[in-house]
Amino acid sequence: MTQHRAGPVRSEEARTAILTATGRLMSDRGYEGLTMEGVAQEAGVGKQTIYRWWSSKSALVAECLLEGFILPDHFAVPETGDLRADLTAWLDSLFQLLAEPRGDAILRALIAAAADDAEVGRRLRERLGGGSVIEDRLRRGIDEDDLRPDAPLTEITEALVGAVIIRALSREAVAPGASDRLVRAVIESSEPT
Amino acid sequence: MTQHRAGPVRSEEARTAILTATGRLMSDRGYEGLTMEGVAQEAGVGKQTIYRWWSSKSALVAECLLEGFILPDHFAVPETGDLRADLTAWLDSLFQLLAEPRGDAILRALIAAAADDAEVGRRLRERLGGGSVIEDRLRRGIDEDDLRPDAPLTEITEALVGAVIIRALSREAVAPGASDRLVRAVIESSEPT
Amino acid sequence: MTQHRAGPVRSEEARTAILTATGRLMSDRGYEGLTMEGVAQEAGVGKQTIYRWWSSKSALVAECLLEGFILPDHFAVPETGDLRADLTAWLDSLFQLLAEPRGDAILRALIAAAADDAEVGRRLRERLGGGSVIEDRLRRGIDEDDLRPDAPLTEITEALVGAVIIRALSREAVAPGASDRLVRAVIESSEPT
Amino acid sequence: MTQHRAGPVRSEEARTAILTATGRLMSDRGYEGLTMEGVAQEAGVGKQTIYRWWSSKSALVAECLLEGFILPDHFAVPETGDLRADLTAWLDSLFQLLAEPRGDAILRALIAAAADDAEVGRRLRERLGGGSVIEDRLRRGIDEDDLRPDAPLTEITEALVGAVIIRALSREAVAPGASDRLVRAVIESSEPT
DNA sequence: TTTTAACCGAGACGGTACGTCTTGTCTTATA
DNA sequence: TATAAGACAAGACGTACCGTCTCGGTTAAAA
Repeated sequence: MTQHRAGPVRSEEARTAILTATGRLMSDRGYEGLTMEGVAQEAGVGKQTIYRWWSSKSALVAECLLEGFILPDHFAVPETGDLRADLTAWLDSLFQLLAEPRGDAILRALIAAAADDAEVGRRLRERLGGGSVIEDRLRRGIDEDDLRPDAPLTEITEALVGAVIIRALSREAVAPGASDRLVRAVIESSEPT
Repeated sequence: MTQHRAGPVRSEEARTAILTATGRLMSDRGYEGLTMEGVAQEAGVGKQTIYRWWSSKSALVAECLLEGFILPDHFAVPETGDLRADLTAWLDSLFQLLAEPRGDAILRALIAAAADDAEVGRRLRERLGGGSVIEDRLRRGIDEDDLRPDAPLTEITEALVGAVIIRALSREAVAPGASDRLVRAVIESSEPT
Repeated sequence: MTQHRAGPVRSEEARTAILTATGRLMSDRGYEGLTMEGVAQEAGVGKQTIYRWWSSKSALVAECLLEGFILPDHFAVPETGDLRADLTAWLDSLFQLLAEPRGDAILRALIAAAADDAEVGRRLRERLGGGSVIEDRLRRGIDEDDLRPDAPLTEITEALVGAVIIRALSREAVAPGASDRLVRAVIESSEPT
Repeated sequence: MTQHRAGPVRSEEARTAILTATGRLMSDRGYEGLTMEGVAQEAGVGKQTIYRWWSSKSALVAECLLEGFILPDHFAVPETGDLRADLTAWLDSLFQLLAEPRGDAILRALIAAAADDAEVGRRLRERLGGGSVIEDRLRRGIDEDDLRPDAPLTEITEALVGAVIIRALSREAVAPGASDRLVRAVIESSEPT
């Protein structure tokens, strides 16, 4: 017999409205400028409904990020069989995000969120490649003999992702060919001879 | 701040007290938790004295950073003649900062500050190596034939600094030998054959 | 043939639990501090069950009062044949209520309820004598020649009840003999010569 | 509140604006309906400016009452030499207040405030006669041989004031001649033979 | 020598946002 | 279909800071 309880269930409508509003306000005003009151307003929701399910601003942003309400899903790493090309394409799509009017603001807002909330930090790293997507791609590179088996996957991943973060923080335009040079510098020494 | 006289010239005493208080509160409470009111209190200073000389929290933090009230000066890159060893040592000193109780908090506070203020972003990048110290060292590496003349200095620098940032944001412990692996991965392909 | 209808009927158990809880919370926390959620909790009842039968906090308190869940029933006016003694005894029992630890809180809570709800106001007046118990007793005093037929019953009643209210609001201790002096002052001029 | 300069001394302008707003809102919405947020809005003042100087809603109302921002000053007891006439006139002015559209609301709001704040209770009693104005008038009545020296002043006062409170709470219209009957009933037995 | 102008610590001001609490309505599942 | 449980939108509560503006006092340079 299944244990049941009486009572209403969580409103998916409210949840979605809150995450959507958070995503929009995040890119409009940044992390510091994002207010719970503003989210409640924008979502047409009582503040208590937010606090019932998320304990803090950063928890809200973390889930938002995880569910793809902030960074679009197409930051997946392509897989064409050419490792260098795939990594370069992935970096390019991120650098392009930085070049867009609001793209850099969103990314910096996420960095700020990550800086004061461990959960967001971990999520951001996963989403931007660390620990999962990029590392997986590199692992398959080993399988296909594009990389040597002893390649330092973690360090390569962090070097790539970190470079994106640095660009976001320093607000400097990305020079043409940067993706290519970066991938080559980081990968080449791990390629089979 | 000790009891003293006021006067129509800028009080160095007040300035120092403010920067010191900012540094302390930055590591205690992080960037978001840092308040102008708290700085004024801690420094024994009127709020207007802060606003008279700094336009915002981030301007204050930026100067604090520039003057070495936050990150100690000894993050200079060593120069022993062995490029790899120098870079590894420099990375190690940063990773060690991250391992210290408050070191990671300070660095994350700085990242948050950089994320919402362009000036802090630039300063942080300079201080952590980008654009100056690390790049200069690499350039001297070229002079001494430790690197090929066409080495992508900017990309190498950003990969190195970015990896540190990523570690700070993800709160993951640094594996032994990480500095070495990272330096090798990033440098090797640019070393003369 | 008796008319029947389908479905459950109002739960007397719930009704009683609600009124009991209201009475207890009223004396614990006062009228302002009384919350519908608290009543539901204390009574083990859904909030809707309260709102289904009572339109507001004051309606709930009004019924509570009417049904004797707040002020005990023994505030009836005694009838020994001695009008002055009866009124004095009745006043004394009220002044004694005021002297008890929670008695004054309850009475003030009721006054607050009366102040913002007309229904509670009327009920309180009835219960404390106005319009019924005290006036009835006075009327019988006329019948028994303890009062002149033209005695201003309404005014006498209000003077007596009002004095109790004033004491409750001013939180001043009642001086010994106050009941007696008050009754005498208010009654004497209406006694037969 | 008009646009002006602030400074490190308490702004009389702000204080007055707050008390005025409180008085107006008190009669518009009653004590329960009076909100600190509403007062701040109406007075053109930050909420903190209210909380800096008054600890609670009731403290605010208490001062409002004391300073005559709620009940007008002309509730002084007249003094024509004729005690009965003076008391009757005073009662009439209060009953007339009750008959006015907002008069009863204000008085009930004050009663509610008094019910949950001791300070307001004491102030209200003073203002409506208890302990000072009415009792003083009665004392002068003794001096002028209108009352016997042993007249129970406190009880007479409370009977008179209490009758007004009862009327306010019960929302019943005052019958013509009520003031006169009440004064006579309460006074007569204390008049010299 | 006297202004006078800018500094100082302190802190009140009008505000915004916080996170909690309560209200009264609505929804779900149980009995 | 009445119930207990409880999610919901709304909005008041009292607190913490924001950045601006005086206040009264000090002190160095200009008149």
